[in-house]
Amino acid sequence: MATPKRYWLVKTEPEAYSIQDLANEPKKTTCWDGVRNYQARNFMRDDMKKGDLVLVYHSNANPPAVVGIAKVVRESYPDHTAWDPDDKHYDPKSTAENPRWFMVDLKLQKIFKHPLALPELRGQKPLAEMELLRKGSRLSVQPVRGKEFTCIEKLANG
DNA sequence: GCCAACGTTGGC
DNA sequence: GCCAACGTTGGC
Repeated sequence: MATPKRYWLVKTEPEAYSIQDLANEPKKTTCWDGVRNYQARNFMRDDMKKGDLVLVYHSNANPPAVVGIAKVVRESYPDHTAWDPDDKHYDPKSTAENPRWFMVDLKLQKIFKHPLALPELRGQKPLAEMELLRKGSRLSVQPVRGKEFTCIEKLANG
């Protein structure tokens, strides 16, 4: 039995790394490095599986919006940027013997023609319990329910 | 730029 | 283990 596909959402600040940057990568694929939150890490390390689909969200943007879909193409492995003293996300407590932070590889699937801005998502019944829309939610890697993913796909297709 | 909501750190 | 102080996130 194949395990059912799961759905996720990852946040990125477009000024730092946008979905267009992902589109410009060789093979439209990148390692999702720099996550330094334990809950988010656990999702990536333990639960994100090859083939899972991932909504890409632009935070701190005008407007903040879900902008496309990516796919997990490599499951978790240590985030080497934690070992680089010159990296913004350097963490001396993470070592090669005992890595603290992990990442997955994501490949771009689709950029929405019309980004789905936050106000458009609020008020959608199927999204009532969505983590992204919860007040005060800061989780940068979060699970998405099947019905939520479907709803967003529908909205994106007009 | 403001600030509320969070997560982490560290003294005790 | 508590919790105040601090740093960060992220919408507005």
